[in-house]
Amino acid sequence: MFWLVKTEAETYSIDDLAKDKATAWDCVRNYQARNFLREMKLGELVFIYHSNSEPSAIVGLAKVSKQAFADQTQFDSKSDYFDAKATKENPRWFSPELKFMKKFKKAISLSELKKIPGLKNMTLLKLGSRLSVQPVSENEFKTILSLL
DNA sequence: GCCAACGTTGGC
DNA sequence: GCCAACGTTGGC
Repeated sequence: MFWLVKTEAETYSIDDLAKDKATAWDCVRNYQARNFLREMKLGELVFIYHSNSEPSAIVGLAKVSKQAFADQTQFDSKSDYFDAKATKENPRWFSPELKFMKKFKKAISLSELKKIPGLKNMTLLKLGSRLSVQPVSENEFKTILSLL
């Protein structure tokens, strides 16, 4: 399986990931996205997408370097992402660790992706899709790499 | 800054 | 369990 995760460049960009080398992909508070995070397997490849950006675009590639474990921010009462209903015994939110692979020489913008017939059914391009963690099919993955 | 499309919350 | 009200996401 291949994946795509969204992030706002101002919050955590591909450059931040490059600097950190690897990071816990935490603070996701949506059940559908959480379920996908838990399905991520070691070594699977993940597109990094900058949303709310100029332009919004796929900007690079990461790899799953640890399978999902409890997202520590849910236990931190000072965090915006604190969840009073989560316990260490029964965590509610999970995050895998993603390792930086590469930043693409050219960002692949949303408008460019929309022009590709083979990507019509991509979750990212579905009207109103706000899902921040999405599966990407092998065909979609290859098609996107061919745009570089 | 607007607003469509969702997701979540809470009253009933 | 329904659904109205509200909050958030994210393209434009």
